[in-house]
Amino acid sequence: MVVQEMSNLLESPLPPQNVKGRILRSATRLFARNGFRGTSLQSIVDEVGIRKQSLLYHYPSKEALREAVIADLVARWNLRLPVILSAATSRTDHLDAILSEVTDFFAEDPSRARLIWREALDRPRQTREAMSQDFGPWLTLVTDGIRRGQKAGHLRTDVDPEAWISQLIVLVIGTFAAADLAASAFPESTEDAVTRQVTELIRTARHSLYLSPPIEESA
Amino acid sequence: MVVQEMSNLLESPLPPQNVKGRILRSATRLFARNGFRGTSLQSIVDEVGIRKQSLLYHYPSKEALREAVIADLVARWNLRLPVILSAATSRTDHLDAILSEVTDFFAEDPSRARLIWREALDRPRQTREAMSQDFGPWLTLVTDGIRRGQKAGHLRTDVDPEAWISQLIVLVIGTFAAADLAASAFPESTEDAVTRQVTELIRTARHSLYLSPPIEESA
DNA sequence: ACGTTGGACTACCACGTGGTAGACATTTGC
DNA sequence: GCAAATGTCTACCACGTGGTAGTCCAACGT
Repeated sequence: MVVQEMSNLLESPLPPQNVKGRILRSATRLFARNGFRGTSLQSIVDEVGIRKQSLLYHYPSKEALREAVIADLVARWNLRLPVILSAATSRTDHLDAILSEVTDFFAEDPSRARLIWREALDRPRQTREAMSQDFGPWLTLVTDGIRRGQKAGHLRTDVDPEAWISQLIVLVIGTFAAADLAASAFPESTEDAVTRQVTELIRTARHSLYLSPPIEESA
Repeated sequence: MVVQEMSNLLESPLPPQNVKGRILRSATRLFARNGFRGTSLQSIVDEVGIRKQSLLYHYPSKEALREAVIADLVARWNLRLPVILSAATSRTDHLDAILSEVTDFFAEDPSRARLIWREALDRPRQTREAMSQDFGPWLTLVTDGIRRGQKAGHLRTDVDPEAWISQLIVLVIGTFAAADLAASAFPESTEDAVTRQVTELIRTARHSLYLSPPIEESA
């Protein structure tokens, strides 16, 4: 028991944190990597270094843990929203600003994109409802903006706004969710494969939306 | 026993087929819908109308069944390849021809895209190896073609060939895998949501690749 | 006519799962 | 000072899982 307590302390070298938060972090990682059904409570508590019943104290069921994980993800997104919006308004190149912020969000934790994809595959109905509820307003904001830009004459008229933004979402999340896969297409340069993908992603979004390529980057 | 045999016969109203094929079809559907770990052998044999041990006769393990399912998918793809290639060479608008054939492939069975995504998430290493083995040659074919087109002067020079084709793959498979999700962005028109997505996808691919929008479609 | 084989079955099993009940310790509020 | 709340633990359980062993029978080849 004493030995066990010591080993528990030693097992968590970097993140002391509270237990509940550590559970959430491990659950997020493992759900993203192995899926909800593919992750046992046992594997989570093994990683945290506690017993299964301690987890069930903080999260009364596995389902509750899942909801906490996605709630945490949504919360972190909403936490980031002001940064994204300010970037969108402060810079003149709205699209690049928004996209680089959004890609940053997914780049800083690979679990996020995978988690979303898994949720979309495992529970399409719930995910669709959650998406339309949490992001519906933002989507109409974007589509309205595109329609205004089209009437104003500086955006392509053949853009289907709803389809365009859906496509962009699929592309961003899909790129990060399948980041490991992409390496198969790149002979070398395993590390900056994602960078190249993101660069190309932004380029594509720009060319598909604007009538003329607006700015030549000197990166 | 006799009653059971009769009921088994009656339970399969439309697809007579051989049992092995029916197992494969059900497994494909259920693996795509609920994932590999989320699908029990019991749920498969319930759908087919046989006992579990009959399944284990045809496929000695669950893992063997998975491999058979993806082997079948790859086989169907290779079966379609000549059609795609002939379309690519016979028509002048290579890109549109290839893309419409490819999208047809995924459109005719929604399980396919989901299956690939799940495989990519569940077993990234194996999937990457399989991809680079089965599709590596085709990818270099495409990237070489893009580079030639760039030197010839009718393709954008800022295209990153490897990133571009990776992106297109993510986009196509992701669009069909998340087809249910997309409906959240489209107020009405639930049915042709995929159609709009595919149209936009082709449009985007064209604008991001060609220097000038080549053909105005009258569809 | 008969042995072999293919193909479905019943019965069973070891194991890991999510979850419950309750003891024990430590911290906190009054 | 002490009771209540908080948090972790041990012990246990019912259940569904993938898989094994062995039985039965009809169809087929010679």
